[in-house]
Amino acid sequence: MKQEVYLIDGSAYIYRAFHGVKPLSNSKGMQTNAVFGFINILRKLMREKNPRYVAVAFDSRGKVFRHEMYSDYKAHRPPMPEELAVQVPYIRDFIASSNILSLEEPGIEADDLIASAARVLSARGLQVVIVSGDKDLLQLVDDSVVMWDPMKEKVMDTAAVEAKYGVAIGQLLDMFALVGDSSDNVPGVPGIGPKTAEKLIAEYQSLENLYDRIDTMKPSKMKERLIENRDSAFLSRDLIRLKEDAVVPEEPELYALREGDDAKLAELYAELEFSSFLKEIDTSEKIETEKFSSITTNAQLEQVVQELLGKKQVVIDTETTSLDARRARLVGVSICSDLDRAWYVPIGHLDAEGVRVAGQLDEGTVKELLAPLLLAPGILKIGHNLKYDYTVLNRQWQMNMANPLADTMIAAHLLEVPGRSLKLDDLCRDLGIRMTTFEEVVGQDKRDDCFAYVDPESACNYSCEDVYGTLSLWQNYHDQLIAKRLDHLFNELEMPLMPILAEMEMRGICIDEHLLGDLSAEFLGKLAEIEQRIYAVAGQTFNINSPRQLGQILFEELNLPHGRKTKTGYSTDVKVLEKLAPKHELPALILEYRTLAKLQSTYVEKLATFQDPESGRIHTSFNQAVTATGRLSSSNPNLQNIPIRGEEGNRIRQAFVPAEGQLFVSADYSQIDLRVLAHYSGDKALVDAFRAGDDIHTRTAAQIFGVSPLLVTGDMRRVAKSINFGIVYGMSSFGLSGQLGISRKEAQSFIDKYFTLYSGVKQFMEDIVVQAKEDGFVTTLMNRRRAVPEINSSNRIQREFAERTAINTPIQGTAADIIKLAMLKVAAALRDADVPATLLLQIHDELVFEVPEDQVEVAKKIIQKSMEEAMQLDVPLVVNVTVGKSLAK
DNA sequence: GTATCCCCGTAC
DNA sequence: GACGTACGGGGATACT
Repeated sequence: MKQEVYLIDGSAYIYRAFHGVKPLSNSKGMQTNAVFGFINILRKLMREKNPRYVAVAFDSRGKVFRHEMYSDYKAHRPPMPEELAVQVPYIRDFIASSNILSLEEPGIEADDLIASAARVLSARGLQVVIVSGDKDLLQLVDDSVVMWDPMKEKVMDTAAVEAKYGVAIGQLLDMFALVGDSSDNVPGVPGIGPKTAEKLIAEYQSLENLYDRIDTMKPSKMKERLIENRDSAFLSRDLIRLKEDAVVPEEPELYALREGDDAKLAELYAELEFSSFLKEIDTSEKIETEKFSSITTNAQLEQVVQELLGKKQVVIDTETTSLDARRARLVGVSICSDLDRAWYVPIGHLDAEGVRVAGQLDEGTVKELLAPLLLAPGILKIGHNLKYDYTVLNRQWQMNMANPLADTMIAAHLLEVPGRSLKLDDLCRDLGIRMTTFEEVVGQDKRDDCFAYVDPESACNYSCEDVYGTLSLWQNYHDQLIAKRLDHLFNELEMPLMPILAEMEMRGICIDEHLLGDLSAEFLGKLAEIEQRIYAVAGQTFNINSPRQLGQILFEELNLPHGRKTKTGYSTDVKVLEKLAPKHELPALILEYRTLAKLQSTYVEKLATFQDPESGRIHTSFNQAVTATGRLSSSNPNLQNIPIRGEEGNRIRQAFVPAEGQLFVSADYSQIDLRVLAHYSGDKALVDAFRAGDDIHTRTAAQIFGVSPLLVTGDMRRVAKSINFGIVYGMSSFGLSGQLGISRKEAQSFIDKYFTLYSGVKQFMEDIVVQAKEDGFVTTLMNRRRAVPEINSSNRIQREFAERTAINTPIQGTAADIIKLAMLKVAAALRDADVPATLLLQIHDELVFEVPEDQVEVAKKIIQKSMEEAMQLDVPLVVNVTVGKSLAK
């Protein structure tokens, strides 16, 4: 293997960091985002590539030699913005303090310095990696030069370049010359784009050839353009061609990366207030690889397992051939119990020919030997994203890891701020642990099952690092969970739930693809018909899916009154269109089209693509570490937002069917959010309503309108329902007026009336906001917490948003706690009663089961009872149960 | 051309 | 700005 040298396009990344990183400044008010972004790019390089030779090239200030060739070169470029210019010295300081070679020369651009360095270094036998995203540098790619863009994580070698541009590497320059470059103001041949240029160069091979034979070309506009712009084409090529004879250091050792000056870097980070970087200086420990060993004989494994059986916890990580746990085959397993030793058991490594590598343990034997460990009820099984490993072991070994379990990803989700990356490497970095990345270990291999081809030694190091890192995290989180009194939530709710979610995912749900096929044909027919009518009414064709084009037609051509505006133009959402519907035929048609198109693209067409060929069923992912409130989320596909309203929604639900001989049993909590609110607020009127078992919306309506419940009309109930929902979300009069299509004043009077009647609710809302301002977080009944730092913000919009969050999260989050608890209780009760009902879906306040027909009655009772008794509130929890041959009503 | 933002709409 | 939590399709935009 040749030594690699990384040549970084410094100037380009300064701009990219400036534009790509959100505004950031230190307390002195200096913008720091470009420095931050730039340092991050360098750190990513260091982390992922661990380079030995590095240099960063910068553009020279002022005019460069290309201006002499072409005075308009880069003429459209505005000067560097002041906010960026002040950051550049800090970037240079960072490079200097890090002891990275910096390349710079008056009159020469960064690209040319890179070209020159690439030439001398590849001549010295080094493999050159250009770190850039600029296509102009691709002309340098050859057998010993590749390009890598850390933002795109893609390596461009000659094959990749030729595949992307459709011409040989040597022809790239000629092709670019024809296209030109608007950002550098390189003219090219006007009217020739990448596609045309590709065709021309593929046909004529070079610019010279093209112009030599231009007379043979058929007359066309393109030919005229080519002839007219002959000089421009050749000038463009000269402009784009990089200078390879600039003066750069030739001795590779001058590019060697030396230890950075931590003192200077610390000073720099302190001034810029990059506390996370500051923290890492000198604390970043490389894991000592001598702690890691591969297990290559049964006796060794037996001995290790024997030792671990005496411990109270073990960390496990599986290495497999796929990110999809249901398809994954095992390649190896790593285990550890403390930070002194970690072991890797290679099982399914293959050589380049796809032949199983010698010296690995037999999978059946590994399974037998590990079983006592993984099934031990007295040993805590720790992992990161443990549901994945649980599923793999279930599928491959028909073995279910036994409680107690601990997932560091879920722990992180409970403890860290919302939106934080929960990837193992990212979390470990905070502890100062540097991990080998997946890319580093698999290299350029892009195959799905690439890990199988990693040599067992590298895999051992990588996998052992993972269990080592996971254990480090756990030691940290374990204490934090206790300190924040989140250990009960974690140990008694979230972790026991994990295997249930894994079972739900593995079980999947059956769809009738023929029904979906019929539906698709029908919807497509209707859509085509509505589309034609829309074009007829509009008097032109346009893209109906484009809010912009639609807005143009509705509000500028038809001059219909526009409603609110969005950042990019007129709003064309359902509220606006409904208002216009009486005035014109078009908005009504658009509404019809939108509904159908949404259902068609998101559900009818999409669902069938998720059908597993093996099971014929759809296997969603239930994500336990995503939402800010503690709800689950569902993806690939999302089965928590299957349409339910309207005839079409029902048709889609009909396509979800139980297995042969079984029925769906669906159980949903009635008004769980409002019941939680009643409990929290202790509001007398609300509590009484639920204790009396009244229809809550009707009762609210009766009170607001001051009539007997018997005299409540549909409209009155609708108003009350909107208010009840709005309360839970912290709605304003503005929101309610929009929802109900009434004036703000009317809406406000409804809200006032509501709060007079339900003063306890008002009090609760005020109290929770005060509490949140004090604590900086809010909690649910099971003590799940969510930080709301913006609640003390001086920005009113941010603060009000945080206030609504503070009101909504305890309610939504407690409802999530309750149904999660119910899932545990239902599963246990069904198991105890030996009723073979399986949970398929959780949709926030609803559980859907698949039950053999003859067991439906007993299952119904158990499900309802378990759910209603899941948690004891001051008001009863009520569950409605329905049975069906599909999810349709 | 590709990644990302924005709008929109489905669910609870 | 205006009602909370999600996921995802598709167009427009931004960057190359």
